[in-house]
Amino acid sequence: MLLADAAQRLAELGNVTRLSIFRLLVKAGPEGLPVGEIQRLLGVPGSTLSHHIRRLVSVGLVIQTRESRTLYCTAKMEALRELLDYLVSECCSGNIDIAELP
Amino acid sequence: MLLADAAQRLAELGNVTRLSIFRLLVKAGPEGLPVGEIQRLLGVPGSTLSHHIRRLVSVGLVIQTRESRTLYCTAKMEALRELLDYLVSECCSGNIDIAELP
DNA sequence: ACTATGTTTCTATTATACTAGAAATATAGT
DNA sequence: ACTATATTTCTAGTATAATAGAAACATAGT
Repeated sequence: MLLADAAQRLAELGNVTRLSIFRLLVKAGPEGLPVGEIQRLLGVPGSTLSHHIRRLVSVGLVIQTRESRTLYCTAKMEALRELLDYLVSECCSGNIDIAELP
Repeated sequence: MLLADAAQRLAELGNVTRLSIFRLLVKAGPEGLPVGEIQRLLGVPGSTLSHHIRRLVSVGLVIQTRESRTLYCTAKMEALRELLDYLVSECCSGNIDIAELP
């Protein structure tokens, strides 16, 4: 994973609204949640929500699949994994403690 | 860890310059690096660098200790751990795969 | 006191992000 | 064709961040 891509993903997660969205989706698991359901849960205006979801999608952290009128959003766990791996890679020049990660 | 704090840390890491700084420090390990050495390695103007380091310090991801004229910066691995833990907590409502994390 | 080195603060400019109303689009049912 | 529902795009106002030169501050050596 490239530094610039990692930074971009971190930046997208680094916003309270987007992090809330992403957590909901992580919690929801592989079935994901419809946009409208996220909106109901978070109480964010549709246009704002759509904007934030778009950003999460743009960096590959969220995937969308349409089912008739409903758009389902899913957290792409693989993308999260890449990011976490990147953050702990090269840790301490191959030293201690972070090797024992969650 | 609170969502707002996690988002703030993610936001601070979500900038190419700051992520570069942080990675250097993670790599450097517990001894850290002097500001001037980071500047030499990254080629960033002093005022810009100082600004970014300050932000990393403000969210607890970096610690500074002065040694005469030299300011050493160290990555606070504990803060990174908290953040990583937060990101994978509540995953999939207690489901699969991310439990097997790095 | 004077000079050199390391780092920060001040200041300003430019760029990017957040927010949300209103209008538009997409799909489905009648 | 008409209406309802789900969601996006357009638009614009407001706020926050990034960048870096210049000046200031801190510590140490002479």
